[in-house]
Parts: sequence; structure tokens; C-alpha cells
Amino acid sequence: MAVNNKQEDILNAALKMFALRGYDGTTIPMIADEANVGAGTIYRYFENKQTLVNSLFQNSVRTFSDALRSDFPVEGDMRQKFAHIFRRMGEFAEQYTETLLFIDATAGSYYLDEKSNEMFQEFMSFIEHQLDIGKKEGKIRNMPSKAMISIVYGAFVQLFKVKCNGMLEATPELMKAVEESCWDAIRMH
Amino acid sequence: MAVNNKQEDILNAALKMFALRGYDGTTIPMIADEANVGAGTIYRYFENKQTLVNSLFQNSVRTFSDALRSDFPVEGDMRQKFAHIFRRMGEFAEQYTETLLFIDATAGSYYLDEKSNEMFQEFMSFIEHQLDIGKKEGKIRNMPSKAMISIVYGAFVQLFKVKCNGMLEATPELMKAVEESCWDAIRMH
Amino acid sequence: MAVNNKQEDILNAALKMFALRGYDGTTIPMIADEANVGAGTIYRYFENKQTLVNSLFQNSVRTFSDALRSDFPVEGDMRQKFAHIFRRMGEFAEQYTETLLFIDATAGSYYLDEKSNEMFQEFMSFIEHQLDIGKKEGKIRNMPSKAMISIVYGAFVQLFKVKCNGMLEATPELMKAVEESCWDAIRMH
Amino acid sequence: MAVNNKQEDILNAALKMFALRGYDGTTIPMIADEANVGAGTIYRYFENKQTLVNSLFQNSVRTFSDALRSDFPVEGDMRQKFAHIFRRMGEFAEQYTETLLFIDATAGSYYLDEKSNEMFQEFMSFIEHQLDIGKKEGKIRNMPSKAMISIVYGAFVQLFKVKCNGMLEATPELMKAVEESCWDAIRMH
DNA sequence: TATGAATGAGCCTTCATTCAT
DNA sequence: AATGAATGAAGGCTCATTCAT
Repeated sequence: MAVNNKQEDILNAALKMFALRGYDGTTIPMIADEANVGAGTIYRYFENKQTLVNSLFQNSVRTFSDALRSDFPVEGDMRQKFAHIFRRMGEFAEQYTETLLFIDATAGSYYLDEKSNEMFQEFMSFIEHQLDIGKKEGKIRNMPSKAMISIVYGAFVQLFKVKCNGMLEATPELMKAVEESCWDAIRMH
Repeated sequence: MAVNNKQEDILNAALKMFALRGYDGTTIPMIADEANVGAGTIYRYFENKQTLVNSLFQNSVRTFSDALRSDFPVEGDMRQKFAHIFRRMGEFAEQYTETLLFIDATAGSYYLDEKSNEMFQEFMSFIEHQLDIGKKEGKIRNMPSKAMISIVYGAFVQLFKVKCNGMLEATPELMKAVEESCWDAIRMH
Repeated sequence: MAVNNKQEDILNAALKMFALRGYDGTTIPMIADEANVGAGTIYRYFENKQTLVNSLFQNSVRTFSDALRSDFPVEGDMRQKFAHIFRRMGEFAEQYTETLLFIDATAGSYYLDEKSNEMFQEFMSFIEHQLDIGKKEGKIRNMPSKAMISIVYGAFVQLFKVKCNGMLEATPELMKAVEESCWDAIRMH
Repeated sequence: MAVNNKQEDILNAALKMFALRGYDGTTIPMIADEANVGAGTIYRYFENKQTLVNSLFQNSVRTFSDALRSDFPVEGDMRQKFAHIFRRMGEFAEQYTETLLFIDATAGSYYLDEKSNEMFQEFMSFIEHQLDIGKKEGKIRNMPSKAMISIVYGAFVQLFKVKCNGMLEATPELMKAVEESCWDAIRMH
């Protein structure tokens, strides 16, 4: 029994529908149906549709962020840090598929409020900071950290989308190889 | 004076709006305003909103495909082919920013028709085929071509999005470095 | 408080407007206004405008049919049966003026669905059957029953329309005389 | 070569479409298509759609009126006059089917202007006058002439509609019998 | 607290009408 | 004179939001 069952149900339903059809393509009745809840009930928990996406986005980013940050090998070397992030991303994608797709589809959208954007930035900063350390150590390339994040994150998410479309099987071997690929993309040569 | 000014205007306006707000977040009046055209006029050129996105998507994929395929170094080695594709992608992104963003946001969407999906697949096959050749030659990794495409394309598009958000300046030096990164991600080590 | 007030209100409003201005000349907002209901509310009770006319038509035919059939003098002679039908028609026209006008204006229209047409035919068959019996008994002319129905129904409805336009007063005496006229038009001479 | 070929074409097309789908169910493009004329051309001959129906209605009433009045047996007795009217009505219905259906569907509609209504009344007066004469002579019943017109006209038109629907074959014998029926409905017994 | 009926703004689309050619 | 492209008001319908129960 979570904080509130109905609210959870609504958030889960919204997550699923937003991931599937996007914000504007999802209606409140769709979410209510999926959550087995009356349409009016949604408005007891969220001021309006926009508040709902923003809540959801912030939750999602927090979850994602926590997944990558917990047990972070602060003392490890860059390769270990990279492995941690990459593997956690993989586990997260498996376990919270819709959350990842939702975050990716939603980040930067016109309906996000300031807090959502800030949270996302703050999360990015963490990764950026780690890469900055790696750069100082000469372990990874001398390239803007934002660029390296884009490369790794973009590659990973695209691969995951293709996998979700059923066009590719993401075996552990493949994921290992992709990790290597991405590491090769940013490590110092 | 182009073949048809109004139709062009509508397509350009739709491209811009769809890239900015997505299909469901864009209304016909928005497109009409942007195109400096009456809302009804759009229906002289396109049967309905869905026909319009599909037309636009097919045009866009064709343009993108042509950009990558023209002057393709069929006789060149894998590295040259990769360079061709990557640089053309970069030039395309600069020149047809909205087109690239639109294609990325739209591919795989529920409102695309069969023809749109086929055209996109056909284009992907071309790239896949090139990678398959490279694999046989032992120049690039032994990894599903679809995975390698995802890595390079995903990395590139993500970087481009970040650049569009103004969070990163895509200098020629950076693009050169990113090309190297992406090549490192797929080349045989 | 009827079974459902709003649905009744909508049906009554639609009946009035359709009788007054026809199907295509009546807009959903007109019906909503007349029913003192929001336009959207209509769609909670009827899938669309066409479903609404068809529901209304089927209701109307049922009411009309019931009015003519209840207490039908199955054992009576043809003159009694005719009197029953004619007088019931008269009472119905007085009580459900708009229903009669609506049925008359709507029967055979391109927007009626199969069920509506079937119901109307089925109702007609009943009258036809009674006339067939009368013909066998030699009480009424040897003329296609459909022709006799057309004569009596056509005469009656036209008279009623003229009365509704205020151009004629339909006194009980007149109605009695018209009944006689119509009977003379079909009885065996 | 009539007064103007295009105008004729438009009127004929409008007649056909209005008879088939009613005023509000008929669009200007439908009429233009049917008339093999540009939509704009219609506005060179008629101020707007309402002017067009009214013109058409007035033309139609005139044609109908002329058909019934020409060679009218002013000197004949009531039965001959009735026969004239009834047969001319029959011939008119055969030859100008759409015109009759259009007049019937249109008379009394909300979009007719004063002149249209007046013309229709004036035409009715003629028939009414003849019946009044017949009444004075004691040949037909002592019933409001408007009522008798309704009976005969209503019966006739209804029969004709049923025939047009293909549900009844209007043989000369039947028409003769119906004439007798209608005469029986109004003659003095 | 939870619901879902009710609402009306706004969406997609059509069509009467205009006007440049 | 004739056209048909262009327009925007208005129609059918949806859906975010409210509110009585």
C-alpha cells in the first residue's frame, strides 16, 4: 500500500498512455479508463492535465536519477563509473520501460514547467560532473561533457526504442557490446 | 515562384509546427496562421490532417535519404562511407533542421500510414546494407547493423537536439570530434 | 421525473426542430438550445446526429403504430376498421403534431438506416394487410392496397399540414366529412 | 437555345439535387458539378443559394400552374374540370417528376421568400375558385375548398412518391381508378 | 472521497461566397 | 463571361474541466 493507491494508479496509467501516444494524443478519459478511476477523480489529485504531466515527469526523472546515482562508485575510476551508469540505465530501461520512453519523449516539451526543466538539468549536471572529472584525469576525451552525454544517452535510448519496436533483440551480449561501443566513443584513445 | 506557392507554404508551416509541438499538439489553425493561409485552404491541398503529416513525412524522408545517398562513395572504403554519411547528416541537420527533428519525432508514430512506414524502412535498409558490407570486410564490429545505426543515429540526433536547445555550440571542431567518436563506436578495434 | 429527463428533452427538441427545418437544416446547437442542454450533452445520449434522427424516427413510428393498432377492432367490419384508423390518426395528429410531421418529412430519406426503414415498412404492412382483408370481402375497391394507403394517408397528412399553416380550421365536423370523403375514395361503389 | 444555356443548366441541376436531397442537404458544389459549371458561375446568375431556390420554386410553380391551366375547360362541367386537372397533374408528374417533387418538398419551407409564397397561393386560388364554382352548382361536396384540394393533391402526390420509390407501378388503369377514387372523395353523393 | 453527467471552448472539416485571372 | 482557388464562418464532434450527488 503506497502513499495513495488511486494517485499511484493514475500516475501509472498516465505514464503508460503518455509513453504510448504522447501528451496531446492522450485524453483524460483514456487515463481514467486505464487507471480504473472516474475522470473526475484525476482532478482530486492533480490540478489539471499539465500539472499531471509535470508531476509525472518530475517523478520519472527522480526515479531515473536515483537509479543511476545509488551505489555510485564515487571512488572508482572513470571506466567503473561509466559501467555503473550504463548498466543501471540498461536495468532501468528493462524495469521501467515506459518511464524511460516517457522521459525521452517529454524532455524539452513546450508543456513542461520550470521546475520540471530544472530537475532535468540538475540530473544532467550530475552526469556532466562525473564526465568532467574523467576528463581532468585524462581518461576520456576532451569534448564538451554535454556532447558526450548526448552521444551515450542518444545511442542508448535509440537502441532501446528499436528494441521496443521489436526490430532488435537486446541480448546481454549485445548490451555488453554496446557498452563497449559507447565507452569507445568517449574514452581517450 | 515555385511549382505551387501555397502548398509549399503549408508544408513548411506544418513542418515547423509539427517539429515544435508534435502532431497532436499542432492544430490546423496554427498551421494556417503560420502559412498565412486560410484554414480551409489546407484542405484544397491535403485531404485531412493525417494525409498532411504523411505527405510531409514522406517528403522529409525522401529529402533526407537523397541527401545521404547522393554522391555516395560506392567504391570507397568503410571509413569513407561513414564519413560521407555522417557529414551529410550534419549538413542536412544544419540546412533542414526542422525536417530532421520532424522525422525523428514522427518515425514510428501511430498516425503514420503504411506507405510512410515503408519509405522509412526502405531508407534504413540502405544504411544497413552499407554496414553489412563493412562488417564482411572486417572494418566494423560484428554487431547487428540495426544496433550500430541506432548508436550513430541516436548519438547524432541527440547531440543535434541539445544544440538546438542552445545548450551546446556545434563548432566544426566538435562535429569532427563527434564523427571520430561515432566511428570509434562502431569500427573494429 | 421521467426515466431520463435530459434524453427526453433532447428528443423533444430534436423532434421539434427536425419537423420545422428538416434534418440538414437543423444544427446540433439548435437542438441543444431548444433542449436547454449543452451541445456536448447530446453526444452522451446519441452517438451522432444520424443516430439521433434514427432513434427519433424509430420512436416516432412506434408511437404512431401503437396509436393506430391499440384497440384495433379485429372483429369489426371494414368500415369500422377504417373509422378506427382514421380517427386514431386524427387524434394522433392533434396530440403529436410534430411527430406526424416529422415522420412524413423523414420517411424515405437518405439518412435513415436499415432498421428505421424496416420499422416503417413493417408498420405499413399492418395497414396493407387490413386493406387486403377488406378487398377480399368486397367492401373496398380492387386497387393495390399501397395505392389506397397513399390516397388516404396522403390526403390526411396534406390536410393536416394545411391546418398547421393556419389556412384551414379542422373542426370535428370537417374531420368527420373528410373521413367520409376518404372512405368514399376507397369503398366499393 | 433557351434564354441562356448556363442558367438553364444550373436550374436543372439545382432542381435535380434539391428534389433528391432537399435544400439544406444540397451544396453549391454539388449543383455546379451536376450542371458542369464552375461554382462561381452560379453566382453570376443567382445572388445566392436562397435566391436560387426561390427562382427555381417560382419557375416550378409557374410551370405546374401553366400545365393545369392551359386548355382549361372553362365551359365544361365540374367532372370535366376535375378530369382535366387530374390528368394534367398526372402528365406533369410523368414529364416533370423532379419539378413536382421539388414543389411538394419546398412549399411552406422556411427559406422561401414572400414572392414564392404568394405565387404558390395565387396558384392554389385558381383551383380553389374552380371548386367553389362546383360547390355552388351542387356537383361537389360542401366542404372547404382548401380541404378538398388537400385531399386530392395529397392523395395524388403521395401515390406518386410511392411510385417513384418503385413500390407501386402506376399503370394507366391504376391512374384511371385513382382519378375515380379522388372524384368520389369530393363529388356530391 | 469518488464519481460521471454536464458543459462549452475549441478542434477538424465543410461550404457559401468572393475575386483574381 | 467563366472559372476555381481562396477564405472564414459555422457545423459536427471531442475533451478538459466542473460539480452535484
